[in-house]
Amino acid sequence: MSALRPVRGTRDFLADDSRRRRLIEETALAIAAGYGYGEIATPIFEFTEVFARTLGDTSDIVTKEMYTFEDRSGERLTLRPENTAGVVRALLSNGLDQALPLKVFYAGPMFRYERPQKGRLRQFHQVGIEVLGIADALADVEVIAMGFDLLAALGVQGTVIVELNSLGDADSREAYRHVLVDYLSARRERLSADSLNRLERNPLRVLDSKDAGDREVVAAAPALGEFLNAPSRAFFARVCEGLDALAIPYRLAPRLVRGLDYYTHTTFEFVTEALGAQGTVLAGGRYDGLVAQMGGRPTPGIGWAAGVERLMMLLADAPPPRRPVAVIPFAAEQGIAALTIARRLRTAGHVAEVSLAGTVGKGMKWANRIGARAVPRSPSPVRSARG
RNA sequence: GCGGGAGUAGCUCAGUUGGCAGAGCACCGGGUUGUGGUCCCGGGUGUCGCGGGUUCGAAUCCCGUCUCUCGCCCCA
Repeated sequence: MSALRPVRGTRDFLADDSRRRRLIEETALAIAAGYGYGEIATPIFEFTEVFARTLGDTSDIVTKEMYTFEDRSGERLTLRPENTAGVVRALLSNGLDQALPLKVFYAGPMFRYERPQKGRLRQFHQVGIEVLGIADALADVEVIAMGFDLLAALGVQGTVIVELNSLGDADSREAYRHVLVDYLSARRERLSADSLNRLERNPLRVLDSKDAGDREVVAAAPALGEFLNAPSRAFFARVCEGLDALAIPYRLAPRLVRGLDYYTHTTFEFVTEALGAQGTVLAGGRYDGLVAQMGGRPTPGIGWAAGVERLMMLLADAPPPRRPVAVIPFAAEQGIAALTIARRLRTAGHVAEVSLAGTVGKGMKWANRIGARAVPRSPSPVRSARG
């Protein structure tokens, strides 16, 4: 019994689910292609190092959520928990840093050992984009616009709002981090256990705490925005100006910080109320420090990833399959003829299904059930089956 | 990883103080309808999530466990 059900946190995509997933992936691919992005498919597993080095030794993903194993030759491998590290690794592996900028789209499964919840699976799917080699804020604007275009194309942008913030450049972020740590350390006794832990590992994330006591402390904390240096402010202003010009609505979210260490400057989340606690549907930001951290020449980057299962839940209806023409043999010996007719119909661009077993009466019932548009029969060639 | 809620037929769900496991839909078989949607007849299709315990007797009470789910955490 236990072997006959899916592993915790995994699920099957039946026909309906698969049409939803393909709609999302194909829509995302089409939009990315419209912006001139090519598709990249990196391996589903990489050396553990690829993720451990890039995601930061203190991130939850690295410390407790990775599916890591040793293969038969003793290599330490990890199922990808996200795809940015893989893209950057591919950039370096293939010498693509000689041909910047690189603009890519990807889609595929990711794996994280988390406690499953609606919209949070252990094998889940993402579509995403990355732009490497562009330091200008124009790239940030374009990338956010693409996210907006995707949600609009899926018809769900009405339920989603863009939250936007800037972490500033590395200097600004570092300067603020010191100030924040000092401030929080002086108020340790008022922080939750979770936030004390964050204070050690990733202090900026305390800003995002949902604990009421933490929020009081955070409300009076020095603001990140005030510690941005002049270039960082100018950069963020340019992003906002661009979004305004493109009429992309957003909301400034001064407390929005991302969990992964490599983010700089722009950070954003497309959030919905409709999915409860797992309401972030698409998120990303700029990661100018990442390529260098992986051992390449310093190269700016920005991108986002969207959760396919979460988008699927926002989609009102699964796109219907094309209505078929049902071909029903009049008698057993006409079966081959039915297959032949069906092939001709397909050549002519129809979806055609043959009743492969059973009586004519059963075949007609089947034709109704599958919503057939017409049923070829003799003596007349076709006759409407329903609508 | 932490705290709550829930698991009964393929689906949605009833099941009283512990006393023969049920309904609707779906499905299967047969018939009717000019070879079709309607209709009629017949069929319950089940490890009551799983494993223990209490009891003459457990879907029901107790313990454990698994899964889903809500929140936290984390994040897409």
